[in-house]
Amino acid sequence: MADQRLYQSVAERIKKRIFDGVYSPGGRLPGERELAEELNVSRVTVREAEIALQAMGYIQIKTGSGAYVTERPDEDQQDIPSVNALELTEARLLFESEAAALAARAISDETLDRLEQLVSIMSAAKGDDASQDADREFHLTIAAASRNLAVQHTVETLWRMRTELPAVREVHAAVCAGETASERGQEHGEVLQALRNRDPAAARRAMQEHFTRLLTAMIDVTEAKAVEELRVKAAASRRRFLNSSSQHDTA
Amino acid sequence: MADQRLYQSVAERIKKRIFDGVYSPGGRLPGERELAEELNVSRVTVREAEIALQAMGYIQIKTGSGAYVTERPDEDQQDIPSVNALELTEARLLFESEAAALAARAISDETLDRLEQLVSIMSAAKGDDASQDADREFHLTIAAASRNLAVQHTVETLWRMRTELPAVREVHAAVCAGETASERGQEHGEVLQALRNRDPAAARRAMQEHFTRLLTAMIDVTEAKAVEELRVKAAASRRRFLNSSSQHDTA
DNA sequence: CTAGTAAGATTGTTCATACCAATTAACCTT
DNA sequence: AAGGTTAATTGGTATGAACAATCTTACTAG
Repeated sequence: MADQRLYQSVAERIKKRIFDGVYSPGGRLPGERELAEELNVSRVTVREAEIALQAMGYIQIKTGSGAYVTERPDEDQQDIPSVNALELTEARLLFESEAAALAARAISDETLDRLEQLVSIMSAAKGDDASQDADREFHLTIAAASRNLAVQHTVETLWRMRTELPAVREVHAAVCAGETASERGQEHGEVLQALRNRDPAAARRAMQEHFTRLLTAMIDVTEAKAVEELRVKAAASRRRFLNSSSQHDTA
Repeated sequence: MADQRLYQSVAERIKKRIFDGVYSPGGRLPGERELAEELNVSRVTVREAEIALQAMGYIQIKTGSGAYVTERPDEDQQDIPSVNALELTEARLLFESEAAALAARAISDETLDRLEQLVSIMSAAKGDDASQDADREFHLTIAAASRNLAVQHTVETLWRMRTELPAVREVHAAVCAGETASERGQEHGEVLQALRNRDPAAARRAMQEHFTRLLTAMIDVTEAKAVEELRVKAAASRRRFLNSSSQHDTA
C-alpha cells in the first residue's frame, strides 16, 4: 500500500476527488500544470496518473482542451447494484466474520505484525485519510489471510461498494465523525487479538461485534438523516405555500 | 486512427506483438530505453504506453526488473479471479449459509412454493440441464429472499464463477455424475423445511451440511483427478521413450 | 569449492525544462 | 453584430538528468 508508484497514488487521489464530487461528472478537472503544483509532483507524473485513469474509463482526455470526468461510469463496474449502507454493512458483518474465522486458521506472524501497525495507526489518527486507508488495508489483509481467493474477492467487492457508492460514503462519513479514534482502534485490536490466538470462533465473534457496533451507529445516523430530510421537505413546502400566498412566481 | 495520441499507437503496437507471440506470456519485454529507440519515440511515450497497457491488464511492470506480459490474458480485466473449485465451494458454504439464515427471517409463502417446485424437479431429473437450472434458481432465490442486495449480488457473483470458470465446471460435472437425484433433492429439501419453519439457525445449518457434503465429494473427485493426471503424464513419458527407441521423429 | 556478500550494471521512477500542436478565448476588422 | 485573426491556454512529446529497486557478477571468507 505504501510502496506503490507515485503516479498510482496520484491517480487514487484524483479518483477519490471524483467520487467525492470535487470534480463532477462531465466536468473538467484542473490542468496538468495546476494539478502538478497542487499535488507537489511533476507534470509527467500527473500525466501518467491521468493516462491510467483514462485507461480505466474514469476520465477522458481531450488534446488542447483538458481532462473530463466520464459521464457514465464504465460498464466493467456497472454491475455494482445500488445497495444502501445498512444492507452493505449487514453483508460485511456476515461475510467478513467468516473471513476472519478462516484467517485465524493459519495466519502468518508477519501478517499479524502488519495488522498491529494498522491498528496503532487507527488508534492514533482521527478520521483522516491515513486512518481510512489503514481501516481498508486491515480488512483486506484479513480477507487475504483467509487463503481463499473467492472470499478475498468477495470482501474486496464489498469494499468497492463502500467506496464507490456515494450514498454509502455519506453514511460512513457521518458515522466516522461521531466515533473516537480510541474505540475504533480497540475494536480492531480485539479482532487482532483473536487472530493472534489462532482462535477462529473468537475472531468471528470479535468481527461480528465490530460490525454490529458499526451497524447500530449507522442506524442512528440514518435515522437522524431521515429526520433532517423531513425537516428540509417541510421547510420547502412551508416556503412554497407562504410564497404562493404572498407573491406570484411564474416559475 | 490517424489523429490519436502517439502513446496510444505505441500501446497498440506493443499489444499486437503480444498477440503475435513476439512477447510470450510471462515473458519480459524490452526495456524502456531499448523500446524507445526501436520505435523511434521518447522514453516518456513508451512509459505512457506501458502504463496504459498495465491499467488494461495486459502487462505488469516491476520496478527495477522490467515489464512482463500477463500470464492469462483470456480473462483480461474480468473481475473473476481464477479460484479453484474447493475455494469457491468453501466460500459458498460460508456465505450462502448466512444468506439462508437471513432469508428465514421473512420469506414469503409464494417463494417457499417456488422452492418446493424446484426441489421436486431436482429430485426427479437426473444430472441434466433442467436439474442444473433448478439448482441455480434454488440458490439464487434464497439469496434474493435475504432481502439484502449486497448478499444477493455476492451469491450471484459466486455462481458466475462456478459457471464461467472451466476448471470449476469440470469438477462440478464430475461430482454431479457421482450423486443420485434423490439425495440431492433431499438435501435441498432440508434447507426448504428450515425456511418453512422460519428458523434461521436451522436454515444455516442445513445449508452448511449441503455444502459440506458437496465439499467432501469434491475433495474425493479432485484427488481422483490428480491421480488421473499422473497416469496421463506417465503414459506420455512411456510413449515418448518407446517411440524414441523404435522410430525416429524429426519433430 | 561453496556460501555469502559487495560492487556494478540494468531497469524502472521521477523530475525539470523546453518546444510543438490543438483548442479556446480575446480581440479586432468589417 | 458577425466573422476571422491573433494570442493565451492546455495537452503532447522529447531530452537529459538523477535516483531507487533489482539483477548480475565477481570476489572474499569459511
